Amino acid sequence: MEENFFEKVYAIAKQIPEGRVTSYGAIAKALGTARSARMVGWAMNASHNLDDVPAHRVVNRNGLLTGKHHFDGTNLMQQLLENEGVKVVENQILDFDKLFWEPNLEQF
DNA sequence: AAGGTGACCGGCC
DNA sequence: TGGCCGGCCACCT
Repeated sequence: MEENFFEKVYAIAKQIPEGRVTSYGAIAKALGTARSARMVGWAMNASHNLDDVPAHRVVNRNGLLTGKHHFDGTNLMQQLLENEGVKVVENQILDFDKLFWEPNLEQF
């Protein structure tokens, strides 16, 4: 529990089930800093160094792959999501509300 | 030590 | 209807 901000973000990101997605704001909210969704994105940026963190399952509240530009290729993030069964069109996740997974710190 | 930055969110014009 | 602006908090230079 008493971990760094990054560690918390990573911990939650790791919990994202396969084929599911969540938003930065949702993670931030779970961390208690709902207004600091930017920090989540920042942590994700650093998570690029870690392969344990499925950053591709984290998108903005619109279900848009805003961070796909940060991945290696241009459509790597989309490919990863589609590989898990998530339909993505034009960087937009289909049925985002259905695939949305709500993170919860109580799981720790 | 201080300022700038950022893969966001929500509200306002 | 869509675009702009501020807030928010931690990390980096």
